[in-house]
Amino acid sequence: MLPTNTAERLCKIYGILQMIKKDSGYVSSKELASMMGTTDFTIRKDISALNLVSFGRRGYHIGELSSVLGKALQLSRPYRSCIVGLGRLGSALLDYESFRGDGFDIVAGFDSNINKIERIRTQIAVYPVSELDQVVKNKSIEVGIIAVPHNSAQEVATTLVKSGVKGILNFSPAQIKVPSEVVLYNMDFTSALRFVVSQI
Amino acid sequence: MLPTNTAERLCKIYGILQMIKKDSGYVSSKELASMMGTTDFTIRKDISALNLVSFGRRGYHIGELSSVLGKALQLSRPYRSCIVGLGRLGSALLDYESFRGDGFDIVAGFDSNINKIERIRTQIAVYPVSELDQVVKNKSIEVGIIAVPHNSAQEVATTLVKSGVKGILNFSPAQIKVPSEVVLYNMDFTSALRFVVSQI
DNA sequence: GACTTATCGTGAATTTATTCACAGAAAGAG
DNA sequence: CTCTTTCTGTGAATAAATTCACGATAAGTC
Repeated sequence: MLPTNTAERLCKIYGILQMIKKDSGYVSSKELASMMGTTDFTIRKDISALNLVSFGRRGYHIGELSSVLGKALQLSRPYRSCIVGLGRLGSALLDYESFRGDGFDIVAGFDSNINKIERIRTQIAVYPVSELDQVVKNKSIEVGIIAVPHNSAQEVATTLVKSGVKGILNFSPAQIKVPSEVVLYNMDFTSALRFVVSQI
Repeated sequence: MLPTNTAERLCKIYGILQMIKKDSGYVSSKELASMMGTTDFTIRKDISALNLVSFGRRGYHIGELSSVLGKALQLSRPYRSCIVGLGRLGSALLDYESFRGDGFDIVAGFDSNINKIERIRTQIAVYPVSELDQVVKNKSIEVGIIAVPHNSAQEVATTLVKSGVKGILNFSPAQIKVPSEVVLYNMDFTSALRFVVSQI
């Protein structure tokens, strides 16, 4: 398996490639590095972990690198995802343009507040959170995005895991626990802001 | 200065302490570890970087640890912050409860769309983005939160830096560049989702 | 007060990540 | 076709982070 930091950077690279795809056909490690705020040898080292066959001309062929990365990171097919918690943040995520057409199928939203569900205007099907388990199973949802308040985050996570979700992106400030075979990534805004301040 | 990873974990610890403050007066490295998904010795090592004078009874005194952390991470005073871009995400952040009363003063919001500014219902003062420079200076804002689309992120960042902001939390998927004395932290949702999937 | 238990602090060992330096490969120029 | 330039790929060197092992310290118990 890819080293954690390498995998994280490769995801960024993949994102950049998607954005510049229209531009000229090649990109160098130096260009990527400057776009990402790292160094060229870090990029090369990371990419070398993919044992990409192509080599030394005017950099990496964007299409080729993109497809190799897609395979290595398992991004070549869309993943069925759902968002739990349709408060301000959750509904913002529901319609987040960057997800759409970018390899992620947000196929459902959930909220505990029935009234809220009726009010929401979106293309995506929304359900009461009581149907979470059932809908996740029926739609074979693989990734859950948690955007509920911190006091119900663990409960939601537990249900998601039981229903067969394989990865969770947690936007709540709660520190949730999942079995080791489930991938968990935390995006805690408050913690991030604190980190920024601590480094000032 | 604290090692990066240590600082990041200490921020998490600080957050946890704020949440459990009401509970019993002590917390052990093992308890913290299990709440954060690390090990007890990592916690102890991290905390040892603070050269905390207290030691070995029933764990750390929550109040004491919290105050030492607050000092070390510079979190003991509130930081004046602003949010640029009041789309769905930006306005969600404007009213994010966790920021409020948690050491962050969101004192202004900005958007390029005048109509949107008039529509927004919030306690916080909102301005057209053309006044960004002026307002940041006048209100001595120290931290900028970027929630604009990726094609204007760099421009906003440049203005923020010019106006004297010392830290930036970037929610746009753009890879922005700032001078090395300015702290930058990226929260790229798409990249995070990709990372989750890549680890599945 | 002695014994037991729980916990910390930290130097040393290990693992992981980053950085460097340079050989080798292609493209462009003349 | 040869020279020059620009890149890549990667082994070796450094640096950083994590893990381990264990002595030491307090609190609780009897």
